Amino acid sequence: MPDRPTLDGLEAKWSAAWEEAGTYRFDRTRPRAEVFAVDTPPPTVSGSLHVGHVFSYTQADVLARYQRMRGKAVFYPIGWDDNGLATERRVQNYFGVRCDPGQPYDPDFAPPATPAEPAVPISRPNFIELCFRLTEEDEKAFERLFRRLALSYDWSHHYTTIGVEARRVSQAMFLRNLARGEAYRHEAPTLWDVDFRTAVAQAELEDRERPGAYHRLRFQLADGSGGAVEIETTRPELVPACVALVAHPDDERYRPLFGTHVLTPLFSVKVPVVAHHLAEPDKGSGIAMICTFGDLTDVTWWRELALPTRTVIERDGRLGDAPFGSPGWESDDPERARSYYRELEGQTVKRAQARIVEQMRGSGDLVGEPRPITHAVKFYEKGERPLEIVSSRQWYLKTMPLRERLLERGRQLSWVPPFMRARYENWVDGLTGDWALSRQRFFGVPFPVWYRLGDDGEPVEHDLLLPDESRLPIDPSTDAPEGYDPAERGKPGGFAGDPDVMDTWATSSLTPQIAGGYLSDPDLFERVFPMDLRPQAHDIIRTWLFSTVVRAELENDALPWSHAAISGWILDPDRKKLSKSKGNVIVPAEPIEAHGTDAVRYWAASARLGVDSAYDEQQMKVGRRLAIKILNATRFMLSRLGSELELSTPASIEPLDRSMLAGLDTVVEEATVAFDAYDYARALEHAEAFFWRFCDDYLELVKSRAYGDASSPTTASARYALLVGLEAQLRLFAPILPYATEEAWSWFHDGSIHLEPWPGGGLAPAGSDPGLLRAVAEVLASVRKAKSEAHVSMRSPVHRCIVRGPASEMALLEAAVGDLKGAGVIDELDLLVADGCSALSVEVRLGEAGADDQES
RNA sequence: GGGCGCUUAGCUCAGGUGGUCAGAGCAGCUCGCUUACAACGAGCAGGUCGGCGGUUCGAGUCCGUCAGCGCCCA
Repeated sequence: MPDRPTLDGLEAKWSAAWEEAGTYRFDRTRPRAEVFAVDTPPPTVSGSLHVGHVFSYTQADVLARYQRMRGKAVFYPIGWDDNGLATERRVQNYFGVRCDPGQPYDPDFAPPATPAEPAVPISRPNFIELCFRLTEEDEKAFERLFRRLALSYDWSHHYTTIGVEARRVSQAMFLRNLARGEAYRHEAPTLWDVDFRTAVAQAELEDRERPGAYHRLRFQLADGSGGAVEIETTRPELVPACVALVAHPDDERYRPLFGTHVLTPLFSVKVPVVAHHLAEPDKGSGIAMICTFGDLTDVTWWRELALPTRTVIERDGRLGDAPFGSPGWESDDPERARSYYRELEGQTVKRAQARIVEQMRGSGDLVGEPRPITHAVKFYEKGERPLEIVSSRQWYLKTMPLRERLLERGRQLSWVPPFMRARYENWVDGLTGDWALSRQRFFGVPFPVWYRLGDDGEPVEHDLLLPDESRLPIDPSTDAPEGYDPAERGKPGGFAGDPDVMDTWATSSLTPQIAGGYLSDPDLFERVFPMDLRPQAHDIIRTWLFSTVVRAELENDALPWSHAAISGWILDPDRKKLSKSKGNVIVPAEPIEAHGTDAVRYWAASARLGVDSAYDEQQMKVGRRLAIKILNATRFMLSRLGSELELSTPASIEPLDRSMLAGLDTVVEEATVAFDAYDYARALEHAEAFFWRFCDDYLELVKSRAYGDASSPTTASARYALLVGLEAQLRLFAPILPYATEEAWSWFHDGSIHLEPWPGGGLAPAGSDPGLLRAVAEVLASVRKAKSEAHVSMRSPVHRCIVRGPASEMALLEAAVGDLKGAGVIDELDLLVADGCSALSVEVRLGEAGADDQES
């Protein structure tokens, strides 16, 4: 035990000791009923950790630690979500390379020492090697931080979402989805990011307000009458892709036009005027053009009205070939159409728009000038240019037919706090299509699928070559299907691998199955699934929580966990979201370095689940003070206890000591109830409030008595109560302040406090009255106040103190006169019964006789 | 446009089922170096609980409505 306790050095010392001792190792011999399993979010290692992680992960850890002390075997694995775009982008920038699947593998490849400019094209296997290399580095940094944060993971159950087990589970689950008819491959309009060149799912969308402009365009009627109709559009560059005009069926203005045709400006393509209820009469001129495809409504119209396609936007975001005059591109004036289009072909959407506006201004088809507006545009959440919609062949998981069942699962799940369920229901209700699984990327889990090639060398659709589950994981780009020679790859009559990888959520939605050993360790899985707790932040309800429910529903016909603990967000002092673009991100290492882990954990644990919190270093300082106070108070108590560290109940326990223990019983009860309801913040509040009173009042009161002769019964009583009180309080704080409590505990115990049982009730003998300590503290406070107002030291003596109050109170106080006189330095203490008044009144006469009297 | 949450002392927040619920911590002010702790202790002061209306003997606490803030979904 050090002379001057300090928090410095505790983190390194104890995190190493815990690892050494296997303190947080899962005991897999325990049956399901004795297990508490947590499905922890695997953070994206290529992203950076921010204080939001610290906040949310600490809240989960606090809950796990409580369950561990309640005697549960805690299954608390951690994983890293390393696949996906974030990693690819980081590898590209870090090394200055780009993946070119056409390149051959170079076994001797070494990345440039400094990022190459322009990027060096490398083969897919080489690229993936670099991804692995960099994620391993990133993972180490994350692990260091998480260990320092004292997150009590079982690091021996650690996984990655690109690891062998994750690939195996992801591919097997996919094959089973396929076999059960839950997954399908389909050519369809798909949301597409033109920079990343990949499909994007609904869950990855984000609306952003962007400036745009309404362009009023004139379409000539095709009947030769010379009449025209004017539409408004924000995307005039899609005029060559126009396939129809649409208005609301009840719109009197356009009713006469339904069934007739108009000619598109510049290109003179004859398109029908159709009716559909999604057309908004109030918007623009009330009639809109339908293109291939400007937005999701275009897709709906195209599908429901059975319109043709006229694709101009290519996957690189530029306008492609538009052969006006040929089948599907019939025009009344193909020559003129082609000459206009020649200037647009190959241009980006933005440049094409500028050009076509000029063309239409020149031709007289633009009515007036464009009217600037601000409108919501769909973006990929990681993207920088608006999404386009292109037609492509993708794998889908059927989620639309599941919606009712998913809503039911949502109702079966215990949400903490309950209102978070609305987020989930909102999302499920708003689903517009099946889950698009395919990504045209590289560092991900490949689809375990090959296609048979016909004699023409083209894939024979619907003739899939699938591996046996026992072969998984496989990579169809390097492995050959059974019965084929690798040399037959790409040859007529041979095979070709599916080039795509799965959406990152398609693997991270399987964390319960991956971490729980669904395929590899059925015995383990049986002990941990369905899990008890899914802790996460509310921003990923629609992605991670939702997708995990989907997969467990399809594969296990079960809810993956019984509880979801949803943490809030960290806001900056101006109540703004912390984000990179605002430049207000906080690197977690900073507060940990500045205030220490316990302090940061205290801050995180002070916020209730679901509540967004301000980033508050002040609160961390409070936590740090508490941790130091715990060390100091422990040291002090141990010094009074001498060598008597055995808990033997003395023959009699003094009333004041019993009273303190009775109060502690209440606090234990309150903290337990709160923790059982996942309300760690309230549990902390109770423990903390008690602890300060304990130090300020009780400790002061028994100071001198505890210091006495060990053979004295009153001393023995004080020491017993101090020891019981100390141990229980250290345990109450252990889930929140793991370092300070472990350090303090180690001064008088072997073994970790984190494996100690949570305090039970019954610390005080039956019939003990918590009111006594309260009454004594009230008198003591009066004495202190008198001294404070007299501006004298707390140690200066009180000549005489007269307490008046009801008989019952006086009888109580009688039992603590000695302690009270000691703590208040009171020469003479009189307890006078004053019937009729319910409150205590305390008269304090300071110093020598004749000094000013103080009364309160 | 729809949904959810928030609005209580200068700041950050507590306040199950309506009646000492007007609280805590921090900041502020005034004291005190008292042998666990000055990275401390003691004390003081601080709010008509967002506005309006209603239910009730009685409402931060229930209902309605309005306003502001934040988030989610269109």
